Formats: sequence, C-alpha cells, structure tokens
Amino acid sequence: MAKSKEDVVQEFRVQSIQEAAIRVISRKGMAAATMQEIAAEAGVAKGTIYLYFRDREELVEKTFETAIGELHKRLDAALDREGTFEERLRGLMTAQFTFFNENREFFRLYHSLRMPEGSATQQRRQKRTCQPQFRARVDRLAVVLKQAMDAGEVRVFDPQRLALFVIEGSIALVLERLSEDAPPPESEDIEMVVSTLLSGIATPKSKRSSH
Amino acid sequence: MAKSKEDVVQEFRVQSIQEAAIRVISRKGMAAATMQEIAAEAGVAKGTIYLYFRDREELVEKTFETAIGELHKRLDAALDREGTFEERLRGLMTAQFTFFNENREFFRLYHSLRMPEGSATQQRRQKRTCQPQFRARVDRLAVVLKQAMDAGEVRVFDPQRLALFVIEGSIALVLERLSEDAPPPESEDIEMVVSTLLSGIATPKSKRSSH
DNA sequence: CGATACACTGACCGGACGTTCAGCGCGGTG
DNA sequence: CACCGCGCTGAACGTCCGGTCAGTGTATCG
Repeated sequence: MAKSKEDVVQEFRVQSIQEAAIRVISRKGMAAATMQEIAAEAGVAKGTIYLYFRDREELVEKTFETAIGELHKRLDAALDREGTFEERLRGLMTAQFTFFNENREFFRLYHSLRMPEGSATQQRRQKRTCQPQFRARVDRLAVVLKQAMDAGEVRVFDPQRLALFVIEGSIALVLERLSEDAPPPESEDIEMVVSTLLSGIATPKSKRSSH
Repeated sequence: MAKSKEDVVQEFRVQSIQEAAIRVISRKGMAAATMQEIAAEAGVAKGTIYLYFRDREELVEKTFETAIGELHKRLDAALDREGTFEERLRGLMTAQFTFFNENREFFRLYHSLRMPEGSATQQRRQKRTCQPQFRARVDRLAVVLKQAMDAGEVRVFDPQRLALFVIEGSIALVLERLSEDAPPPESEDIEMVVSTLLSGIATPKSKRSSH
C-alpha cells in the first residue's frame, strides 16, 4: 500500500515544523525559542504544532533525533571505508568538521540538549532520551579505537574515555571555528588533532635515544 | 579607614546570596533557577536580592566572576611551580580535576554560561563578560605550551588551538566522572591525557623499525 | 448541492517568574 | 519613652509563554 495523500501531507507538516524548530532554536537558543515563533517560521498556527507533537518537549526531542540521525549517517559512512587506523581517524574527523560546518545552526541545539535545563522531570526525561544519542556518537569512535588497540596499533587505554576526550576536544575546535571570522583551513585543525593523537606533541628526539 | 559595620553586613549579604545562587543554579540549572528559590536558599526575601544586585542578570554575572576567580587562583598556583613541561602539564590537569571534584555544583553554572541563552541582548552581554573568562582559562595553558614550543620541547602548533582542544577534552572527562557512580582514580584519567598528549597513542614500534 | 468531517486557526487561559514598593519592625537617638 | 531611619519583607503587578478548544474554512461524499 502506497502512501495515502494524508500521509504525505502529514509528513510534510512534520518536516516543516521540525526544520522551523531547528532554525529558531539555532537563532535564539533553546530557552528563548517559543512555540509561537516556531509556528510562524513554519508558516502555521501555534495550535497546529500540537496536532503533530504532544508538547514542546516532544517536538524538541523528535527534532533532535532527526537531525542527529543525519550526523550519524555521515560518521558511519566515514567509518565504513576500509583503511589504516590513521586514515579512518582522519576520515572521521573530516566528516565531523564538514558536517558542523554545513549545519552551523544545528550546533546550538546540540549543545543545549547536552546540558539540559528546566524542571527536574524534564531534565531526567531529556537525559534519558538524548544521552544515548551522544553516547552513540562517542561509541563510534570508541569502536575504532578498540579495534586498533586489539590489533596492537595503539596503546591500550579505556577506549570510551579516550573517545570522549577526542570527540569533545574536537567539538571545541569546531565551535571555535564557527565564531571566527576567518578560520584556518579545516585540514589544519584536523591535522593537529590526528597527529597529536598518533604521535603526541613531544618533539621526537626519543627516536634516536629513548631516554 | 577600617571596614564600617555596614560594609561588613553588606559583604556578608552579597556573599550569602552569591553562594545560594551557585547552589541553586547547580541544582536546577540556569534556566530553572528562580529568584524565589535563590532567596529562600540564602535565607532572605526575594526583594532583598534587589538591594544588592540590579537584576537577575547582574547577580548571575557577578556570581560567576567570583566563582571562576577561585578556579583561576588554583590553576595559577599549579602553573607557578617550576618544573619540566610534563610536570607542569600534569600539575595543571590535577588542579583542574581536583577543583571540579570539590566544586561539583559549580560545573553546571560554568557550562550554562558557556553557551548563553535568552534574549539577543542578554546573549550579547553575557558573551562580552563571560567569554574573556573562558579565554583566560585557555590562555593559561596556551602560555605553557608556547614556552615549551619555544624551548623546542614540543612540536609547533597554534598554542591557543591546542590548549582549547586539551581543556575542553579534559572537561568532558571531568563531566563524565561526575556522572559516574564509581569513577576510576583521577590519576588514571590524568595519566591518559598527559601521556597521550606527550607521546601519542600509537604503539612505539617506530622505535625499532619505522614501518 | 447540502451535509459531514476534519485539518487548521488564534484568542484565551492558567500559571510561573522577574521586578516593584508600601509597609513593618528594630536599633539607634534625643 | 517616643520618634525616626532604614534594611528588609513578601504580596501584588505586569509580562510572557505553553497549552487548549470553540469556531472557521474547505474538501469529500451521498
């Protein structure tokens, strides 16, 4: 059975509203984004939103899930390529930098959900539904690290923790880039992260005389 | 001229209110922290707060400045010690982990201000007053990195950017620790960061045969 | 073409929150 | 003791916003 006409309309509305929500939240921030403004941005009345989403909370949650799904697709694509550990790491970083560069607006939403605000119940719920999304993001890198550790290509640490460190550190770089007028080429930042990670920042005098 | 009695009372009130603000914001988050609750926590009436701070915004700002001053003192103390680059880096990391461990509550405030919300004017103002504080934090590490680069102990990158990466990455670790029931010893995380930074995560097979 | 269904609208409601200010009580003063 | 000044109080006010629902326009059906 193909999509009925109603389904198409429904899908269109949901999508319009979600896109509007991302735009408004990006512009104003999570706290200052009102249902009224989201509705206006989507070109519908406030009440209409409530035909498609139970309440503001559900709208934000669903919107975030949709948006982060796109990010995950990109990261997975980067990770599915074969190659050495270094190549895959570099690919992952590139995908991340590129995605956030193309979706600058999404960034604020991303961070607003990272550190939830609002009532205790809201916070708990937000945590329950959004935390796994962030975790999944870290996990993707952790898996790659684990493989490399098992293969002996990389020193053994807790892969989760190392992944966390790298992801968040590089997010800070993305954030910095967004606020700069003329950021250096992406490749420069990626290079710094990858090569620091691989061989450290100490000058390699240890190659000759290992202390 | 010594402090008059009124000054002492004034100082006490300001301090009580700021401490209450930190506690409440930490518990509820920036958006959910109401003047009512901060007043109750400080043991004064809501109106009293307005005798010492112009409005909510000023309260938050001043409170944050006071609190982050304490952090900076600690970091400076760690950096003022003499020692090798590695020792100073380790000291800095330790100071940071310790501070946030002792001031868990402060963390949420810290992050709420990092990504400002609210009206556009508020955001701009918050950015103007708080951004330099964060920047100062990164700068402290950047200076150490720069020194080490000049001394040839460390490969040359943009010190600011590298510092940013390290600071934010390690903040993520602190955050992770706070949410864990039984976090591993601090030293383990510190060790991971310091040794990754210094010599990278690649296994040092290059010592014998550089592939 | 009239009746019915239904997506949509937006004025309205209730509640929350920041801010104000008239008044209260208390320590000091004459 | 009577009076005064002032730090403090908290009820009241205005604003804002999420959520509701009676009403409206339109497409569909008999």
